[in-house]
Amino acid sequence: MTRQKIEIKKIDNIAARQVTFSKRRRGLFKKAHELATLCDADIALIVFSASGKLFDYSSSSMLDLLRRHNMLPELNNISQLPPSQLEKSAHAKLTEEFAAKTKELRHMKGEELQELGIEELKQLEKLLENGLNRVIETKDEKFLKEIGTVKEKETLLMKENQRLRNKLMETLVDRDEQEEEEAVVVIGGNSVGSKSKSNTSNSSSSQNPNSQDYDDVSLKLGL
Amino acid sequence: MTRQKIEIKKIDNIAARQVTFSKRRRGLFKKAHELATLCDADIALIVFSASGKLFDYSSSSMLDLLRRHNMLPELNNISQLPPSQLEKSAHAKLTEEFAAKTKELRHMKGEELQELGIEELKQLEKLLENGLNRVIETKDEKFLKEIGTVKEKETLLMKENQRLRNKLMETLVDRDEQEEEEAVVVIGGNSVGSKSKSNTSNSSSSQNPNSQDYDDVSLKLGL
DNA sequence: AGCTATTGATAACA
DNA sequence: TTGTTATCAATAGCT
Repeated sequence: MTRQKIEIKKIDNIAARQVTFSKRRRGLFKKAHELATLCDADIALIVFSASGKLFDYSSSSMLDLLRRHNMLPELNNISQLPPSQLEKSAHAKLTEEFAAKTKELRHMKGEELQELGIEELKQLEKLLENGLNRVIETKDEKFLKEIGTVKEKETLLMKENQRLRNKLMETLVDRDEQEEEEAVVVIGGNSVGSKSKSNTSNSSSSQNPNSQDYDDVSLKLGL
Repeated sequence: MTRQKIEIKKIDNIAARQVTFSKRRRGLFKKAHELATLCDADIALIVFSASGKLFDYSSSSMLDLLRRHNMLPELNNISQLPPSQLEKSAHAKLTEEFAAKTKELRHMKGEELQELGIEELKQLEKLLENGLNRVIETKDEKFLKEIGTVKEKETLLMKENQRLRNKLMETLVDRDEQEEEEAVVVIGGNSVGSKSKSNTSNSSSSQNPNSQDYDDVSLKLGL
């Protein structure tokens, strides 16, 4: 909405997404508060970030609002299945593991590090170095592969160009021999696009099944 | 906020208040939806107009959000929603998120990187660099803190040592005065550990309640 | 409900 | 993360 209008869909870049989340969240809460104040409305707003962090606002008692809300919308028909204890424990277990993984991820992203001891920090550092090195390696491999592919295409293109040039020369020579008396005219005219006479002998370029690809070579490296 | 800036307080004029409510309510819901979409956040928004009319929005299941919310903030004696169908869907969702987190963790550890593209690898690299830098920072802070603590203890130890040395000198002088004729023997023997005679007057070292700690000073820095 | 003049929010960048 | 700025979006006051 500013330097450039954006499409309303999930932001791919993680850092940008976090920044946008912070800024827009503030804006949203401000708007909610303004509406509640200006128009004497009761408002409850709950926001969970993608990472699971909670933010909320309510103009009066959140509980009152939720209770009032429960009166009207869905609900009620849900509370009738006897969930087995096993299910509960499985769910609890999963929740626990999920929390553990979430915390580990946060640590790897450099958050909440104060709770770690020096020994843990050292291990974490090593882990991160390893991961970083592997990522860099993999990235470089992909770069090289991409470059290799491009160079291959380049080589093929050069060969094909040479072949075409040779063919063209031959063609021109042939035609000169056949039409010697018109030499001046031909040389002065378009020496490449003179279709009517050269096309028949020039059909070899489409004999190569890959010739179509050459027009499509784009040197995009993801840069 | 247009023809003229307004103060954020209850609008007196009833008609104007209703109009503003309608307009701003739409804007608020739109913003909420945009935030949920752009940043992959879960949002629940409940609005009661002054006249009691309900409007609500939630990016996913309102019940799920409310339950998650219940986990964290104040209490919820409102509804003892016995887990049920929603529990199942919640479980499925959790499983899904768990898988996603697991994969993200693996990527950060440098595993299964082949499935990532160059752009993703670059973002991952940046993420890892950030995390690594923060870890190193935190670790160094802890090192410095530890070193500070150790230096403090060192200072105390040196003071205590000096005190002991002085005390010892005094004691030796006293004894020398009392046993002048044995002076040669004492000086030639163990001047510190001569328990039988010096212990009685040397009990001052245990008068210091902290003296015990000094023996326990270990300079372990986690290295 | 529409219509603008203004203020507000914010995407990209530093 | 926090701030700045160029632009786009929301909306107050009227009709």
